[in-house]
Amino acid sequence: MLTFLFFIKVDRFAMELEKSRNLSNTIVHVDMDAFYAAVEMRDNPELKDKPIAVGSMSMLSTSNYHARRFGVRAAMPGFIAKRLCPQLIIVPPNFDKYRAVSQEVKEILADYDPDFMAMSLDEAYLNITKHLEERQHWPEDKRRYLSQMGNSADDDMPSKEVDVLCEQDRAISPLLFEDSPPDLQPLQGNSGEQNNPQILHNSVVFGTSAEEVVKEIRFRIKQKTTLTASAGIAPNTMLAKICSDKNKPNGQYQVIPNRQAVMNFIKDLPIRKVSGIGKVTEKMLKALGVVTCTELYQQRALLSLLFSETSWHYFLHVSLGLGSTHLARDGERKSMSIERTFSELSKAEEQYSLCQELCRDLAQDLQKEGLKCDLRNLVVPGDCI
DNA sequence: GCGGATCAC
DNA sequence: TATGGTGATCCGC
Repeated sequence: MLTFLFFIKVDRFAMELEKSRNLSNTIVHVDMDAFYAAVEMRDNPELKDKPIAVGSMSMLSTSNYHARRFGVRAAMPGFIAKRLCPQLIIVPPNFDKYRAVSQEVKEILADYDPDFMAMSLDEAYLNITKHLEERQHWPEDKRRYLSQMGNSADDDMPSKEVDVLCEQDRAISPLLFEDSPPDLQPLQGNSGEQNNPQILHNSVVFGTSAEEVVKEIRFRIKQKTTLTASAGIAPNTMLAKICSDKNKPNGQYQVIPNRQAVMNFIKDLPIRKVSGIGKVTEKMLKALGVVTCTELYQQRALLSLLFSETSWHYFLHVSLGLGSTHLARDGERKSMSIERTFSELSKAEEQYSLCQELCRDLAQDLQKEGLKCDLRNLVVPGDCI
């Protein structure tokens, strides 16, 4: 009887959520494949066909797919990875280079959503709803791109129209641009086609659907950086993120925007796949017999008793396949911090000087961002240890 | 309001 | 030899 009452409360909320379900946005999650490792392989042919990881003996940031076959994963200590795969090559990270490549990708993304949200150097969310509307009236030429045709299998070329303007040119110039290639621009009109020799290459036209837009984005990323990206398309960020993983690497997946498709997609989905549900929550829910989203929904009344309001509200969102339909504006930084792992055996004096060092470094970081920080005020209290 | 726990990357 | 660093949020006190 008591359970029944809780079902009433929870289900009333679930009905409200259902009423407010919004399927009118098209959210895309773009995720570069094995980003750091891919950049290193691109710039050092020696590394091709070899298992590599980027990081150090104590921590790896990412590994290429070759290395993953040995069980080498991101966030794994390098020395462990070496045991799994003795031939593994560990490359120290070049963050400046990754930032530069990331910038190139971002310039492309901005064409589809000027307010896109970058989550890191290799991941971003886009809301392409507006772009899709405008695109419906675009002439073909505005959706046409030069194709380099350098590499063999391009599995995700636009499904329809692939125009081959000049078949022979393939052999002459496999790469259109050699150094510092300009971003590929859509070919404007057809006036220049006779004059401009570049236009004698193959061209590709992308359609007007969301899938075609995302193929176009991935195509342009590949052309500009020689790197592949995967992407997910869905009516909200939660689903888009999961989708981008589905056909990784170099693939994409869409959950079409109707309720049944969403529920189908969610049905057997392990809750751990959902961003926001980590190791600890997974374990807690597993102890309650909850592994999939369906089970998460079935246990909704119990969860409303065991968890905080924000938590069970969140769980209910997840189990109904709901998520953000707009991208939160990238606000200002709220905090700046510094931390370092040190051995347990450090003496008190060592800890004290470490503390001072941390303060100095943090002060420097603050100044770098132009934030006020008076170094003279940086006094570490003696009893801070 | 603060510190611990959790999470993502 | 060796298991990171940063920012954000939530929750219980």
